[in-house]
Amino acid sequence: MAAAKKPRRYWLFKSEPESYSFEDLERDRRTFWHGVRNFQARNLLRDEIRVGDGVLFYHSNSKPMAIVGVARVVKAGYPDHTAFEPGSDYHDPKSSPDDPTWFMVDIASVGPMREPLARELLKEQPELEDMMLLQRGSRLSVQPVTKKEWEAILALGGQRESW
DNA sequence: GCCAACGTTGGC
DNA sequence: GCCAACGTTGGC
Repeated sequence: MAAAKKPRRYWLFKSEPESYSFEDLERDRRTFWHGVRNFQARNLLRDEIRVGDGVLFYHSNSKPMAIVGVARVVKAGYPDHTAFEPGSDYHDPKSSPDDPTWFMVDIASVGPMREPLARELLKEQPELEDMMLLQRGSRLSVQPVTKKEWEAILALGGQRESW
């Protein structure tokens, strides 16, 4: 029986390029998005993000602060094992394999933007006025992106949807 | 269960 | 480097 195909959804993942950049992702081609330790983001990783979803890769705390590339989800939410590792920066003794607190997904690189889409530039776009990333005090490191925003950003970045 | 204190994120 | 916004912790 053919299940109805769920429409692809869109997300934005933040990373400080000093810890993990889009260039790193292109080198690795694929990575597990570990270390998220915020419950709201966890819920998205665990419950909402699906294989095939689109991901905008954003560099925070950097010059420039910018959306630099596109990735796609290649594995849906599963326990973040770095929480179980006593030596890890991401260790959380309250999380266990039997009852994991934290989750991650795997993403693969699709391609870079033609130019980094600087925060400054994004703020100039009327259709991105309501984008979560650009709201004051918005700190969520994994956040939803609307289809309208996704399309506007891919157009700005000279990226076409071809996967 | 409230809320003050504290720590972190992340833009400016 | 500053600090606003937010999340978490812990005393009560």
